[in-house]
Order: sequence, then C-alpha cells, then structure tokens
Amino acid sequence: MPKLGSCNVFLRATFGIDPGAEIGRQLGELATQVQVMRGQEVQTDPADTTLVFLASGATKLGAQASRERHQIVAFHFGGDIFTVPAVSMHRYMLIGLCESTLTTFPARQFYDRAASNPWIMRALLERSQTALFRCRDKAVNLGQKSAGERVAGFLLAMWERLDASEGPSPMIDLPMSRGDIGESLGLKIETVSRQFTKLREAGIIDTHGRSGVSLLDLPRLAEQAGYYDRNTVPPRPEWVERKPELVP
Amino acid sequence: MPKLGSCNVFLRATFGIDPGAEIGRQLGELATQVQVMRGQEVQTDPADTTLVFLASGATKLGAQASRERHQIVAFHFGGDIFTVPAVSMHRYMLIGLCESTLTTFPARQFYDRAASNPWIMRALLERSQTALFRCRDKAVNLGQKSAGERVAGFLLAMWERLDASEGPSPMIDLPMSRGDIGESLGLKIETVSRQFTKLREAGIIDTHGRSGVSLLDLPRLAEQAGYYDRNTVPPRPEWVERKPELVP
DNA sequence: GGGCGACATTGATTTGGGTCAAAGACCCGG
DNA sequence: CCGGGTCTTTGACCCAAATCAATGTCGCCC
Repeated sequence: MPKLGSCNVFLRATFGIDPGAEIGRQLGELATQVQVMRGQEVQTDPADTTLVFLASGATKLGAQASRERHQIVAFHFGGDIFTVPAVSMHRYMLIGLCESTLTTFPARQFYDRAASNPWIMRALLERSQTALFRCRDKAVNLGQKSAGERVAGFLLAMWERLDASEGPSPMIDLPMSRGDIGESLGLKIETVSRQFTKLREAGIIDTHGRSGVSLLDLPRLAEQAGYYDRNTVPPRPEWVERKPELVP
Repeated sequence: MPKLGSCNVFLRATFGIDPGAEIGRQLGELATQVQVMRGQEVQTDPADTTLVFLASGATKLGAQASRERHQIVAFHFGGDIFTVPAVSMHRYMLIGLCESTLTTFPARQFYDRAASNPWIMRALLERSQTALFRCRDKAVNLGQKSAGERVAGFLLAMWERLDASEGPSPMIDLPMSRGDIGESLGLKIETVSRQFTKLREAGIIDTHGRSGVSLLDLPRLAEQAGYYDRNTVPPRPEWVERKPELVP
C-alpha cells in the first residue's frame, strides 16, 4: 500500500495508532496524499470541512473577503493538524509557503470512523482548541493593537513556532513574504516594512536578506508587542462590577 | 442531589446522557452552578481552561489587551457550549450581558472522564470547530473590513443567532451595549453609533430605544456587509498559481 | 556572473476612524 | 410623573495607517 506512506507517519506519530490495525486501515482509506510547491493551492472539498495533517513544510490558510482583500487566518508548520472550513461566508484557501507534504481527510467521515477511539478524539479536540486559542489571540491583535505591536507580536510568535538558532540573539528564517505578514496582521505591505525598519533602527532586530531576522533584544521586542502584564496591570473596574453568586 | 439540577439538563440535552448513569454522575461531580447578573464576571480557573454550558441568558467573552483595551472575542447565548482559556498572553473574562444561568467544568478533568464516551467527545469537537469557525470569521472582519461592513455584518450575525420576530422586516433585541459592539468589532463606540445612524438614514434599519433594531432591508444590509460572493467574484490570480500534484 | 522580475523599502499625500467635547435620549427609581 | 445617571448621538478636529509613487535590492535562472 504505497499510498499510505506518509499517512502511516500521521497516524503513528499523532495518535500512537498502528496503521496495520483495523482503525488505521479504515482511516488510511480516507487519506489523500498531496504535495505542493510554493504558491500552490491545496484542493479541498468546498462542501465539507477538510482535516489536514502537514507532514513537512509550511502553509498559509487564507480567507477571501472580496476580490482584492485576503486575510490569512493561520500559518501552519510541519507536524501541525488543522481543518480547512467548507465554503461559507468566505472562501478559504490553503496554500504552500514552500514545498510541503500533507495528508488530507474528509473531516466528517474521519470523525465517524475515529469516534470509537478516545485517543484520536482527544487529540483532535486539543488541536482544535489550540487553533481556537491562536485565533482568539489574533482577534485581539487585529482588533486592539497598533501596527508596531502587531509586527512585534508576530515576530515573537514566529520565534516560538519556528526553529530558532539558540543564543542570546536567536535568528529565525521567515518562510512568508512581507505581503503574507501584512495579510496576516491586517496591515498593508508598506506598513509592515516600515515597522521592520523601525525595529531595526531601534536595535531590537536585524534583517538578513528577505527572510532572515535576528532578534537582538527579546525583552524589548516583547515590550513593543504590548502584551498585557497581569502582574502590573489590574483589570478595568467596570469589567468586574460585582462578584457572582454560586447557586446553592 | 439538588446541585445537579441544571447539570442534568446540560448532560441530557447536549449529549443525550442519562445523568443517573455512571458517566453522568462522574461528570456531575465536576459541575459548578453559577448565576450572574448583568455586568458580573463568571469566576474561572486562571490555571486551566474552563468548559462552560450557558443554560440561559447571554454572556460576552473578553480579552484584556492592556489597561484600557479590551477585545470581545465572542458572544454566547442560551444553549451555547464553549471554553474560557486559562490566563496566557491575555487575560480572558466571561461576563453576563443579562441575568444568566450557567454550569462550569474544569476542562481537563471533564475530558479525562468523558474520553470513553464517543458521543460527548464528538459533540465537544463539533462545538469547538464552530467556535473556531466564528473566530476565523471575526479575524477576517477585523483584519479586512471597514467600519460600515463590520456593523452590517454584526447585525446579520445577531439576526441569525438571536430570536428575531418573523416577517419581511424582522426585529431583534440586542442584549449588548454600543460599547460592547465596539469592543467586539474593534471600533470605538462613536464609530458604531455613526454607522447605525448611516444605516438608519439609508432606510436599511430602524432603531427602537437602546436595544431594538428593525432590519428593514435584509438584502441591502447583506450588501453593506460586503461578503465575498463566490458566484460573481473569482479568486485573485496570484493566490492560485498552479495546481498541486497528487502524490501517486 | 549578469540581467531580469518579483519583492522590499522609502517618501509624499490622503483618509477612515479615533479623540475630544458637548448635547440629547432612554430608563429606572422615587 | 419627574429627576438624575448612564448610555447614545452628533460635531469638530487629529492622527495612524492606507494609498500613491518611485527607487532600491534580492535571488533565481540563463
């Protein structure tokens, strides 16, 4: 069964499932192996949610708001598991940032067959919550933060998710263009560029070519990102008027 | 066991579980019944995700970005099931929009005990995906849409989620203030107000007091919301450069 | 290694939404 | 039914980011 090559990896690595087992075989039947190059779209079912395992590479998940407006709702890297929604209010597109290998499944059928296995459902639930968590964080950034804060926060997030060279000033290699960063942060490409320049002139980062970024001063970068420090900043009074009562 | 009163409803209505059964009893042990009034915060565990079943009423889930900046990441209404994240980058707060009755569970423990029941896990997974879906939609709106589009889209979303009076011009009763709407849409209260005025002057809506809104012209409201129409608007060419190849 | 096309940076100008300020409307309790 | 506080609306002005417009540079392919 050569088709199941990378699906094996998926089932074993993520869920600890033996692909030779009955459940492994049943899920394997639903798998589609796909390889994309930079800029290529992964074909997903417009009528149903698609479950994706990204074996290697990096992708962007974008939504089309109108002809000229795209919002990248998530970046994904090797090992990530996520879903691509069916078409609804917005059309979603999954596109490679570099050469990537992935396995796709029709979500509903996958869930039907996997329902009996608590390990798989638990893993999927936790992945889904991680995605939701990241998305809420993005909503906070898009709704409340300035351009400078968004770019600083983006660099910190990429530092956490990408492999960074160790040391006091780690260096990361961004697989996405300035345009992609802008579409992810709700900013125009020129604004992203200007914020990079500001951070460079402040000595907080340094850039190498188009994709290399050295994070020279992480504490100051975090400061620029403007994250709420619950140790120093109390909640706004009108948000906590009175304590609720437990029902006896 | 009076404490389990509304928990019964939760387990039975959502998962079809008999609370008298072993699993029902085990989950019931984890439940906390809470009642909040308008403006009160629901206390959640800062150290772990909280699973919430909103029996009746309405709530807002907000994140604190800094002292003066809040972003509402979701509104919830009776019957909704959702999670409140543990404290991380941002502090999350669940607050009543009106008198509300809800049941909370420590998420990790709930999952541990429910893992063996495929129905529950499946239901939770699907609720989680719905929340993720809504959050992505919010990210698109916050990142790419104008103030007018956001407000129109908000009214449409509330029309779908709230009970609206039937007829050609349905009327909805918003449980949240203009300030809440602004914090949800990433706009200031004055901007929200101005957009309401614009829609009223255009004859698309009418307002009654602080909370009543008549949707006089739904098609035009949908037009104002600026949703991508996949029937008329093709994808941007540079987003679909080449077709990917299936791995043989 | 040189040339070309795409990507990135920089500068000048515009503008949508924010900010500041004040007046008006709703709604609750007395 | 009236008073007062809160929420909402409206107006004048300002600023951060978008837009428009070059110029510069990277990196890929020949």
